[in-house]
Parts: sequence; structure tokens; C-alpha cells
Amino acid sequence: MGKAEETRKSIIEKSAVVFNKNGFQRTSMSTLTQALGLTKGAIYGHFTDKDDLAVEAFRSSVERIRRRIGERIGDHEGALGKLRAYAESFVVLFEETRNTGGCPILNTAADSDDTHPQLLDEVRRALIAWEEGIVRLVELGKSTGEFRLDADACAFAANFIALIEGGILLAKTLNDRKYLERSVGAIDLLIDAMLMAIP
Amino acid sequence: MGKAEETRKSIIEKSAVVFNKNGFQRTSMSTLTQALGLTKGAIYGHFTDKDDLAVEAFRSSVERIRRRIGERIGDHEGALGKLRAYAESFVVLFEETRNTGGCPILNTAADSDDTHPQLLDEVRRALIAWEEGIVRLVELGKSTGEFRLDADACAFAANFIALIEGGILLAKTLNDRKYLERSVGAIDLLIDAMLMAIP
Amino acid sequence: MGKAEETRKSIIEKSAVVFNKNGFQRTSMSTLTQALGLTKGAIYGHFTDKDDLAVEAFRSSVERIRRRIGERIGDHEGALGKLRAYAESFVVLFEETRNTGGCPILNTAADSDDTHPQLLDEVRRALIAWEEGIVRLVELGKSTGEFRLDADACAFAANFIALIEGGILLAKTLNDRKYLERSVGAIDLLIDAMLMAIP
Amino acid sequence: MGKAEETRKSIIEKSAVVFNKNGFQRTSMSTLTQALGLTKGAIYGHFTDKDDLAVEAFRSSVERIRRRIGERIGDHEGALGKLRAYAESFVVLFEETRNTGGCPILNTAADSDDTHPQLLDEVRRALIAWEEGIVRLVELGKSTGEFRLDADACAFAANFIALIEGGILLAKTLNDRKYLERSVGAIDLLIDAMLMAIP
DNA sequence: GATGAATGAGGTTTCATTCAT
DNA sequence: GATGAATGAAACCTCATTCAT
Repeated sequence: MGKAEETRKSIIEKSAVVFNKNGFQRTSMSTLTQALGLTKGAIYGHFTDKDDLAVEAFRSSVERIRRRIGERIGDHEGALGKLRAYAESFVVLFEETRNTGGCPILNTAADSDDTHPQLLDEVRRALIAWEEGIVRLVELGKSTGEFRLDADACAFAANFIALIEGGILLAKTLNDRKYLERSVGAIDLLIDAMLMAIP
Repeated sequence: MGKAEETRKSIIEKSAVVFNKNGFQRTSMSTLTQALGLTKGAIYGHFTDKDDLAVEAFRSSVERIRRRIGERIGDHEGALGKLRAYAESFVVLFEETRNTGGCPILNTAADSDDTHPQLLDEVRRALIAWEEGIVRLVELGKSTGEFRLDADACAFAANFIALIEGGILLAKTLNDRKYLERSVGAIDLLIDAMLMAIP
Repeated sequence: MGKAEETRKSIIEKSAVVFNKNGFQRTSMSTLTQALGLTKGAIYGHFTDKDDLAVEAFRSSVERIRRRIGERIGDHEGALGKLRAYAESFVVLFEETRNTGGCPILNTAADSDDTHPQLLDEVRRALIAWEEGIVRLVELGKSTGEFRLDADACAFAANFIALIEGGILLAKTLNDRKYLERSVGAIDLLIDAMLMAIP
Repeated sequence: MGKAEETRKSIIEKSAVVFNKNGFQRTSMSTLTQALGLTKGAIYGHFTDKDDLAVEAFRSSVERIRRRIGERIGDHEGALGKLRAYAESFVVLFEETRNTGGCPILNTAADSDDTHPQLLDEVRRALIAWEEGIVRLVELGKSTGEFRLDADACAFAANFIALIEGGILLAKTLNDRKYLERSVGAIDLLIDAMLMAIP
């Protein structure tokens, strides 16, 4: 990895934390220079503008979460086990990322709007990829006979994400992780109601 | 109501829309003067600063939603009917408020942080009031025998809010109200699983 | 005249001098604040951007010259007298405006290009108005019988302007007004050759 | 010519075009690196700073014009023929250099001022050399008997240059070469009036 | 009570120039 | 001799807030 590539990666990873903690608007380029130990000119040597950097930082944040969750569900056997581990991962992640601003999707979705279409697009992509991941897990469960063949995987995925994001919102705002834990509990109930074969 | 009081109220209600649509950061005082048809001096005559106005505007936004929902569930008899109407109201509201920025709680929770403790406090208050409202409905259902006496009202309320807020996030970001409708569907399932007496 | 109007006018007139002396590019907004005794915010309260101000300043510069020349040729009788006074005015003006940067048309024409189409447009307008003014003087001379009826007024006007602007360029660069005086001499010759009736 | 010398020459010639087209101010070193296919370090290895390069580039631009005109008037016999060919050359050159910014003397004279004394000095030198060239042609005509012995060569040279530069200014700004053609026409008249022996 | 011109700090971005490699 | 990442100053512009009128 060349020096430029290294610097670029370092800028992305460090600024990802700052952007996620303070939001895009509230993060000034001056703030970033302090967090990065680099001058503005150096940053602009690697990114065309603040938006460009924010997009890369968001991607990096999402990728980090994806990897972190991948690690946690890899150990589990079966679609049901993976799905439960998946949901529970967010409680762990919530605690881990408390100091780094929490869920970048939640933060960025509300922060970016028509003025930052590129960033909003990244959020969309991330949400859709997340949805697809859950759908794939459900389909896996169908193929192994764990889940009902007529289960609505898309509806379940939407509910899963909504419960997690809504739970994070509550837990973060009210500063109590039990709200997120309750979302995980509801996901268990929905797995039963929507996916499990009737005995 | 004196003239001053009237002006103040008008400022709050009009700026509530602008704040909710564009976010606190992106809403400049100059933008507000245009939307209000008033000068900066006039605004600063009624509010100490932008934060002060934002707090009042947020309260107004929440109050408007509360009224709007109160109207919709008032007609229904029984806790179960009210609860279902409550959930469904958000789909209607979502369509109604698409042009005015959507849910102020979602928008403000993500937008406000340590730099705006007062605003964050208002969000907390609104969330807790919302939670209490749902708890009260569940307790009502218990007293009428519609719901199980050992139902966990608090957990249900948390799940309700999480599904609604998460659903709004998805519906808004992906520009498809079906995500919110799916959340309403999940709430129905949770009512069955968590609240209904076993027949 | 309201206070705002007064300030605006003052900004235009003072910045006209600075722009003309240093050129558009080299005149920074910070430089202007010093020359104006105003803050940037104050300037931007009256003009949308630097270009907007530069356009107004250029117009003001041209207008000042037009007035100054109008005063000088008003006293003269006859088209021939006016035309000669017109040409000679530029020698006087050259001395007068030595400290304020000289001819704004010359300065701005070279300084503004595709990046400043609005400014270039103003220069075009000024040149065309100047040309028309000379053509009108020639036509006046035709109607009084001073000039040949078949004289090419447009060609003469073009030569007049070229000699003046080229003369200013030489006089300014080589710091010697004799170059401009020679242009005036050539204009006299051209009046004879192009306009005067053959005796 | 060593490799270094070759590189240096290449930098000068290529940057001459860019400087002349965009002006000194608007030409950034970054822009130059793109036009040159060289890095900044390479440029700074050959020139002490941007000013230094600009001076060399200006000289190169002027030299190119001088050569181009030398070619065109070489074929003509007699001072009168050469003088006419000289004037007409500028119309041809005007078309040729439309895409490369036009006359460097005009561009640089207006662009450079007290902040770039070295560049202004080069412009002065170029103007004086030009003037001397014309004077020499007139003197040649005197010696061959084509021109009056008491003709004022200096005055004629000044008028010649003023008409050409003023004509270029008009033609470029108003985007119509006829203005320059009219200047050539006026030069013809002045040749008659100022130089030709009275028959 | 309302006005809106003015402030001053801070926003994003660009640029000529340097220097370790 | 050439590279290009990095610097630091300065560019244009915006914003929340104030205060004489």
C-alpha cells in the first residue's frame, strides 16, 4: 500500500468516527484537521470535497459494522441460530459504539436530505443490502426446513430493521439499552409468528 | 390573546415546519425570515436565540401530531380498536407530512446531540409521553378484560414505538410507505402475541 | 436616499477605484473591507457576490468617465469642435485617473473572460455605447454640412476608440502621456481624411 | 541541448499558451501541471517561482509572434509593401491566435501592475522593440525615397501600435474581426497622410 | 414592538510553494 | 532531475446575533 493510499485510508477511518459522532453538518473541516493531525490542504489532496469524504467515511462505517456482525454470526449453525445471533449482535454493538456515535445509518439517514443526495444514496444502498442479507438468511432457513416455505421474507426483513433502528433510537435517546433489548425480544416473537413452521 | 402572543405563536408554528423539513442546522435564521415574512429583529424579540425557538417549534410539531392522532383514535371503542387505529394513524400521517419533513422525533433525535441538550431533552420528554400513552392504552385494555393482566405494557410500548420510528425511517429513506405498513402489520402480530388473552 | 442606498452607493464608488486599480482578480474581499471600512458581511448584505459588486463598480466607473467627458465637450459648438474636444478629453482624463487605475474598459476587457461573462458583457455594452456616441456625433456633422455625407461613421468610430484605447495602453505602460497625445493627433488626421468635405 | 534545457524549453512554450489564454492570475500551478504533463516539483526545479516562469513564457509568446510576422513581411519588397504587410499580418494572426488568447502584450499589460514589476518590464521592452521595428521600417522608406524625409517615424509607430492594439481589444471583446480590419484601413490612411511624399 | 444594516467568527475550498523520498 | 504529499495562508462566502433608529 503506497503512502498516499495509507493516508487516505487513515483519513477515512478517523473521520468516519467524527462524522458519525457529530453529524455531517456539525463536523467542520477544521474539526477534522484536529482529529486527523493533518492540514486542510492535505485532506483536499485526497478528496474532492467534504461530501466526497463523507461518502467514503459512511461506507467505511457501514463496512466496519458489517464485518463486526459477520464475525459474530459466523459461529452459529442454522438459519434460526444465525438470525437470533444477528439481532443480539446489535445490543453488543450498541455498547461498543456508544462513544463513536452509534448506528451510522440512523445518524446519516436523518442528517442527509436533498442537499446531500449522494450521501442519501449511500444510506439507501446500505439499507437495501441489509434487507437482502436478512432475506437471504430467511431463504436459507426455508431451504433447511427450519422456516415455513410461505413465510414473507421481505416483510420480516423490514420489521427486523425497523425494530433494530427504532430500538437504537430509543436506547440512544433515553440512554438505556433495555429499549434495544426489547426490540430483540420482539424479533424473537416475530420469528415465531412469521417464520417458524407450525408444529 | 394579545398581539405579541399571536405573533409568537405564528412564528412557532411556521418555523416548526421549516425546522422539521430542513433540520436545525440547515435552517438559517435568514431562511426563517423568508418563511415567516418577518425580520430577524422580530424573531429575536420573541425568542432569546435559535435554540430557544427550535425547542418551541419542536414542541409545537409534536403537539400537532398528538392532536392529529387523538382525533383519529377518538372514534374507536375499546383498547384494541384504539391501539390498532393508533398504529394505522402513522401511515396516514406519513403521507400527510411527506412534504413537511415527516416525524419530528426521528428528525430531531438524530440531529440533536450534546451540542443541543435542551432540544434532546424535549425529544426525551416526547418519547416518554408517547410511551406512557401506549402503556395507558394497554392498561385500559387490561381493565376491560381485552388484554391479559400479565402483559408487559412497557415492553409492548417500546416495541410499538421502535416499529413505528424504524418503519418511518425505512419508508422515508427508501421512499416507499409499504415499509411503514409492514411495521403496522408487525404491531398487529405483537398485539396478539404480547397482549391478547389466550382463548 | 435611505441609509442602505447610501451605503450601497458608497461601496460601489469606493470599490470601483480599487477594482480599477488592482484588477478584479487581485482585488480580494478582504482588501475591499479595508478600503471601505466595512466588514465582509456588510458588503454581502448589499451584493450577492463579488461578481455582482464588480459589475456595479464597473458601471459606476464608466458612468463617471461619461459624465466627465460630457462636461468637457458640452461647451463646444459644432460636430467638429465636439469631436476634437472629445479626443482631447482623454488626455486630461488620463492624467486625472492615473492614480485610480486609468481606463476601466481597457483594464476590465483584458481581465474578464469566459469566467466572468457578466462583466465581459458590461464591457461590450460600454464599448458599443461609446461607438454609438461617436457615430451620433459624426451624423450630427453630416446634418450640419460639416462632414461628407458619404463618410463611414462606423469605421471612424472604431478607429477613434482603437486609437484612444491603444494610446492609453502605451501611455500607461510606458508611463508617458505623449503616446496618447499622438493618438489624438492621428484622430485629427483621420477626421480630415475620413470625414471632412473635400474643399 | 541537454535534456534539462529541453524540458525547460518545453515548459516555457506550453505554459506560454496557458498563461496567455487564462491570464496570470487565473492560471494556477496545478492547471499548468495538467497542461504540461509534469509535476509541480519538476516545474519548480527549472524556475524559482510562478513569476519567473511567467516572464519566460511572456518572452516566448512575444518571440513567437515576432517570428510569425517576420515570415509574413519577408517576402515583400520596399518599405511601403512591408509596412502594409506588417499591418495586415495582425488580422491573420488574430484569427490564428483566437484559441490561444490573442495578443500577449495586450493581455499582460492590463494584467500586470505594481505587483508584478518584472512582468511589466518585459511588456515595456516588447513595446519598445516593436516601436523600434516600425521606426526602422519608416527610416528604410526614407532612405529609398518612398517616404518623406521629414516624416515623424516615432509618431507613426505609436499610432500604428495604438491602432493595432486598440483594434485587437475591440475585435476580441466584440468578437468581430472587422474592428481590427478597420484599424488596418486607418493605418493605410495614416501612411498616406504621415509618410508618403506629396506628389 | 419591530426594523434591517452591520458585526465577527467561522464555514468550505484553493493555491503557491516545499521537501523527504 | 523528478515526484507528489503536505503545508499554511488566504480566497470567497454564510451565519447567529446585536443595536441604533
